[in-house]
Amino acid sequence: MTFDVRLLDSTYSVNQKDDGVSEVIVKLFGKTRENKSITILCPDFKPYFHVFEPSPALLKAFKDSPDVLSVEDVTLEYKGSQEKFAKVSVRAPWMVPKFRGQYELKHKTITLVDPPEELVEKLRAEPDVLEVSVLNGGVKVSTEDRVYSQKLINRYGLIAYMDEEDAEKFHTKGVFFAADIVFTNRFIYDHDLETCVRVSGDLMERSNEYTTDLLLKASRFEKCDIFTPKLKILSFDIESSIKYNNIYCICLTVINEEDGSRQDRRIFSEFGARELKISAEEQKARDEDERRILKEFVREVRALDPDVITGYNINNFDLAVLFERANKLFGKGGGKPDEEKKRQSNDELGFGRDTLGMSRRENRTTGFVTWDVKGRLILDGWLSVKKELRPKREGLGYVSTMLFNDTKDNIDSSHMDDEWQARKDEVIHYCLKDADLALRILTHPRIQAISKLMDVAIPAKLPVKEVSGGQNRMIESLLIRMVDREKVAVPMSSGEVYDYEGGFVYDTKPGLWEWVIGLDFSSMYPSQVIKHNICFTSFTKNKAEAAHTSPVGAMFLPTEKRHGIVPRMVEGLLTSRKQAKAAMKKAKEEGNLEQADYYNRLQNAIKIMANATYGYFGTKFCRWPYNRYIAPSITAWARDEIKTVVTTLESRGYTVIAGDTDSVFFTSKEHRDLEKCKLLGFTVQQEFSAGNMHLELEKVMIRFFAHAKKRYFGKIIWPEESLLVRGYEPRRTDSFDLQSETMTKVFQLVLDGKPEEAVNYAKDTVHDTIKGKVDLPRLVISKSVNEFDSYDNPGSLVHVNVAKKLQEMGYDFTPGMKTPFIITNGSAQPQKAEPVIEGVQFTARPDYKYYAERLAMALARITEPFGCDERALIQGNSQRSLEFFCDDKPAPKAEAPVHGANVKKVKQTATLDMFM
DNA sequence: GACTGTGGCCGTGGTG
DNA sequence: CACCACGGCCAC
Repeated sequence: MTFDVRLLDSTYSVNQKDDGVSEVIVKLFGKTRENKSITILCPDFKPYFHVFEPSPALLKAFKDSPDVLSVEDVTLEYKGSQEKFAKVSVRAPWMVPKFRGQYELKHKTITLVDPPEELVEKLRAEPDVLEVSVLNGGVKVSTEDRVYSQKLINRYGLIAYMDEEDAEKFHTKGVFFAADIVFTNRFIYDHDLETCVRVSGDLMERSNEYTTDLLLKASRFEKCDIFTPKLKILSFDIESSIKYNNIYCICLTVINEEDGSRQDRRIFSEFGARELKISAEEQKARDEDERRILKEFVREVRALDPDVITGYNINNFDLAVLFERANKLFGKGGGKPDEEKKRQSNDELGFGRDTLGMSRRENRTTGFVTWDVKGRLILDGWLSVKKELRPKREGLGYVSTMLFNDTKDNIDSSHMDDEWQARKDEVIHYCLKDADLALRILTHPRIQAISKLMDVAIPAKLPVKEVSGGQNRMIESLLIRMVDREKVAVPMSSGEVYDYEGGFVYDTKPGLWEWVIGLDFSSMYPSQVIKHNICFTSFTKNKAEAAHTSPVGAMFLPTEKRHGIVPRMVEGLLTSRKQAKAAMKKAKEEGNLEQADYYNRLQNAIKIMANATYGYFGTKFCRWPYNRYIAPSITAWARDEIKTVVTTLESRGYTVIAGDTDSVFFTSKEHRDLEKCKLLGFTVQQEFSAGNMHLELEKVMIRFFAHAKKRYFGKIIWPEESLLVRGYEPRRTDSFDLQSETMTKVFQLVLDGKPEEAVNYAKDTVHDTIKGKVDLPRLVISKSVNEFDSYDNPGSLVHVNVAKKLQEMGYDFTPGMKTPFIITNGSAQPQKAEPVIEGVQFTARPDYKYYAERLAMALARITEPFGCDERALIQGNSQRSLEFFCDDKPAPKAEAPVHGANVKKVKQTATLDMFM
């Protein structure tokens, strides 16, 4: 049988065969072109890793180990040279980290005791030796990395000249390569699988072990066309007692995209609210009842067999509740012996596509918790909303109202025990409603969380679950395949952190400007990689060979000599993005909007990957040790590129107003209409576009205002009329609506050439605010609150205090979630505020004076150039120097109508007492 | 075994 | 009052 499969997830198991030999089976989970769920079993794939020139002692250790299946000699490229490696295959995937822990060489500086003079001379002559220093009785030899130390040890038998302690460090040790690649990814890379694959094999009888429609033993993989199957999505919500932790009900709703059908399940306790003192019998009966609830949940999910499990804030709440209750009521459950504490699982929660339980993983540094079941994606609706929508508030009710004008039922979640006692049926309805809202959010056209993951998986060539973990997986997926194919060694990341310089930001010339032309380089960083052949395979230290020397001194070979893997990969991405864009255009012209939307998401996914490639080389977990040359070289060349444009434009008498990394905004006194600006823009575009660098005329603005770096707004008139705002409060999620709305209005008035109206509008709004003539919702401020103990001084931060207060009131606190509040005393230190809770009337009095001052501060940055500073906004008396601004005057003779030089910097703190 | 990067603004609280 | 560090969020 042959199936086309969209891969969703992968895992493996190790089986003991009858003859005592263990067999590793890779399991792939996916959905067929016919929308059937499938488990694919792939036997006979062996875990392996590479070791650089293992010493005879290490080689013997490998060969003597019963866990080692084979040791082969291979030649791989490392730092531009062909080197000898051993490929070591082992019995089970977990043995790879085991061997690494036992035999990995961790040191590189060699200390020799009384070595013969001629040996020292030989070492000095070695090209790989950085330094040989003689200190009392010993000789210290340092090299660039462990590979070269190992080489010297092997070549000169240096172990014999070490003291016991040092010999221990180097004896029976080796430099490991590719020993940290997740085993199932290793399988995917080696078989060059992509997110969609045609698989042939024997169909097996379905067993209870797997929940999928199909179970296939694979014998062959081939390429197949991309397709997007219809998925089954399950959303669930749990209501539980905050006081006693017991679960009252779990509600699920499942949609099958194939036919749009919906199914609901309500699983709930037979008991009423728990009370503080209960008999041992009741406790026992309640526990049994709750075990039934958990088992029923698992049974239902297995029977429904969804591809995706979602809910709102399930990562921090619902899944944690399941896990804790299962641990409490069933005992700790399985947990395989080879696993460490960082990953825990509970086998009773076996609602994945195999029989293993749900597992928990916690990021050590951020504390961020993720959950996993095999074969199904777990997506948190809250995280998707945060990422795609960036709403000012993140509560389920607020988001639902915003997206589809529907909201939560009215149940007081801070008193769940009382609610359960008083109106059980309504709580169950509320619970199902929350599950329903979460499901609708995840699939909402503005979010489309699943579709986006499916799309990103295409260029990344990975199972969908892999791409939800971060960008580096996607980059490595492409990179490692190419690197392997070309027999280049895959090092493990050193974890080294280093700082380097980023993009160039032009010091903005503040003020209001007319006829501003904006250009930017398309894909600046990827283009630099291509232009200068920047790669770990083309990096050289040989001046004579180098074709490109970056401003930070790194040298790269010419393309003809060695076309780097990274430039080729990036080129591939840019090319396929171009193709996706063309396909989108075509689909649009043919009126196929759904397909156009698909290609739009695809081109966007590719763009993200192309840009993330640069970022990958700047991280501490980048595998290639040249990373400290690659990212800094990319940014340095990019700085040169944009600075060249800026200085050239300035040398011609144009006024550059702003620029950031790959963009430039400028104006010319001779170009005061659209046609002239476009012509000039296109001329500049032409002049600075060469090879693979494309400077593009992006927009012409009739008016443009800026007061600082990364803070500007403008009225675009070409290619399409629109309002452009960057950095200012309307873009920020931590500003209050009154502030965002007032500023947007002021921006429009300024851009329409009505500064007087803008100033008056600003004053009026400030005055209305002082008088309290403003709706409460427009004063809500919302800020993210992290884990309390992550702060230096949590008590001094108003938003953290509000979150603490909410927690004390009985609401669950989620680190990272925005907390909405209204300031009630802005002059207290720390400021005082009251939380804003969905469905609860806000009764406190806002500190209107505080809001008026915040508003005035923000507005003053815009009105200041027109002679109206913060004090004036509040006092309402200054009208001076408005003549600076005009829209009926002829085009200004020199430079701009208003310029930074004309504006007095007035910095003062206003108080309302001045006029009250 | 998770994990893109640097540059920048601005409100706030703390210090001298 | 000037200055600094922290924290949040944004531009690219």
